[in-house]
Amino acid sequence: MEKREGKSQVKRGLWKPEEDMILRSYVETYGEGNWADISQRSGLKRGGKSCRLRWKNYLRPNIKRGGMSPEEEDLIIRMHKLLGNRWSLIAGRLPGRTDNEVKNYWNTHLNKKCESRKRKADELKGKTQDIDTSTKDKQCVSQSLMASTEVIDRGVEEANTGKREDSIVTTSTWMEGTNGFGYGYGYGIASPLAFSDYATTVFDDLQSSFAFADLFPLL
DNA sequence: AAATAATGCAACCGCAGAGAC
DNA sequence: GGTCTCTGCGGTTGCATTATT
Repeated sequence: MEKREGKSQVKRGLWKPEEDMILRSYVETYGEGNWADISQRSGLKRGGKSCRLRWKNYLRPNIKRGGMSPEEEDLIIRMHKLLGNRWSLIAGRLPGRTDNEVKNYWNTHLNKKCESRKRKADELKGKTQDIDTSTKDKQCVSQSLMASTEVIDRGVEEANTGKREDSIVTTSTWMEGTNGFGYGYGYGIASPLAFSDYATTVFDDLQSSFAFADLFPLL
């Protein structure tokens, strides 16, 4: 199989425009698939895998190039929280984006961003651990907690009443999932964190809590 | 202007799952 | 049930470009 693609004969490295043209016309003639036969049929000196990747990531119609919009960025962050490194699943929710692109974008931009956010949150947590939380914070957290409860309750109700027929998630697994992902509000509902712990995470994640509920049918 | 370091992204690699035989 | 082949996925590498010294 792959091993058949002898390293000596197979061309590697960046694709040239003329190679793209050949690949494009091959797919137009024979359709997607049968990548293993491509070097015989098209004359391209590329391996099947390489052709498949080139087509999928760059030549396929409706590929969106250029920077990510803030909406896309936000969705990637939220989906990554939810799914982890399941790049193809995440990319599936971003029309025109490929798993490779999403993965690269995460590794080069968002990973750093999220790490620095987490660092800030940890610093804040250190500061708030031993001091009494201000009245204002208490109010904010209280509001956030209520909002989160509402979101969860709504999701649970919709699942139970069959309003979300496409969801395969039950009340209990959803709660379990919430805990599993370690969301502040998830813990807040199921087994409340210490007040200061909750306060450090709730604002970053509150926005996501609504999105999480929106993503409910995907699970 | 040249050298070096950092960054971003295209492409490759190894592995696993699915289907055909 | 075992083997072979194809396909897709996630992790990693290599290189071109850009920034910094």
